[in-house]
Amino acid sequence: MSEANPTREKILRACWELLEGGDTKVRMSDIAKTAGVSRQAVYLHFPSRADLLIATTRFIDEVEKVDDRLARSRAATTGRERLEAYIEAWGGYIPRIYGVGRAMMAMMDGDEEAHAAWNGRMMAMRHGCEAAINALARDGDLAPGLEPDSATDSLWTLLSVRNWEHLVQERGWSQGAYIAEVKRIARAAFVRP
Amino acid sequence: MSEANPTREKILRACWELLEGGDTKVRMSDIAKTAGVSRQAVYLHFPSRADLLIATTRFIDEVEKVDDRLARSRAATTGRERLEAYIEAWGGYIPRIYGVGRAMMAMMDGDEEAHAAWNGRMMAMRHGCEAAINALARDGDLAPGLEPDSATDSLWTLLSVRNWEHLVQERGWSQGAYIAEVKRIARAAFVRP
DNA sequence: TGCTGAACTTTACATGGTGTAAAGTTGACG
DNA sequence: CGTCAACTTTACACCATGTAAAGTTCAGCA
Repeated sequence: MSEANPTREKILRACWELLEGGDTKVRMSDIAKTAGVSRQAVYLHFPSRADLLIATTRFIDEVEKVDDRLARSRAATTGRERLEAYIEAWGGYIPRIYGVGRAMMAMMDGDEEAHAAWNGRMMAMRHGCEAAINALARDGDLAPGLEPDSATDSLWTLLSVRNWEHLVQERGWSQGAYIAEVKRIARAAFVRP
Repeated sequence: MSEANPTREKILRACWELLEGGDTKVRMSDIAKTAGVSRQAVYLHFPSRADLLIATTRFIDEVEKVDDRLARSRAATTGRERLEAYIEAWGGYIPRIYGVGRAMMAMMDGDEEAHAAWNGRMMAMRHGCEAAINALARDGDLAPGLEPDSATDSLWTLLSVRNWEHLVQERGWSQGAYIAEVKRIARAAFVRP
């Protein structure tokens, strides 16, 4: 778990819990109260709200083992398999980080640090898209006329947290329906028929 | 133009101009200064920042004649034509409202009024998607196995402002490349081959 | 026993933006 | 000359973030 510090971990868990709960307005004092510490104690461990949020995403990554999830898609042999496995892995991870992600995205205008941290995560996700597209291209299974680079951007956009939010949160789709539809669109748009 | 009140219009134009400029942090005082009035005068015309933003989107709709733009897609005879025309019309309108839309989206957590207003606009956009999907279904050109309702949600998600933002703002795509790619994906995903 | 240092609490305050309140100014129009 | 509306000026309440510093608690140790 790598969290040697119990108070620090209590704060991270409180932050996670509150943001996961869908509360849109989570203040530092709310987090402190939930963690059972004073508001100032939070600042003893995290210099700013942005830092706390960033640390919370890292904490979630560790607890939820994001690397293990994504590693499975790398094991796929064909490009087609890899694409589907990646959509399952990443699409299945979105609900885990959505709460904190939402708070970070809301913070992006105004906090450069939060902006950079979230963008970094999204660029990492783009690498996964790139690998899937390249695997397709290697197999000769990339849809005709597509450039790997722009196809990567397209797939990356298709897999965005905002699109998950649109379908699952706003339109009430089930997670399964979301995954199935994203796979269907990706197949139709990027894989040679 | 329907703006009989010159001061009110000066404020709306100032708000539009500043938000269009890409400034992420536009304060009421900035808008007042640009409009050449006192900060309090803004509150004389708009009860809150949210109201001003909402009024600004309506003002832009009028000036940019959003209805005329979208009406053209309704004139299409076949479903396929209608889908493409709608993508062109709406996709071409996104850059016009992006500045204000961004500010409104940033305000959605926290301001119920802004949330409802923006959602209303997006639901109106969804109606256009629905009409295009229904026209396809009527022609027997909807891809096999698709329900009109979920296809509408999918198309609506594909056409979201966030996706435009991803490709055009973050990845640097040209407006033309964006339109072409969205058409391509929509064709591949929703139209019978 | 008593000292020390680390972690945490308590209290207080600076900052920055929104929104409210009310008195003062200006100018058109009767 | 008076009045009304639109606008300005000044002042302040509110709320969340973040800073600062003094006080408390307790474990470890001579």
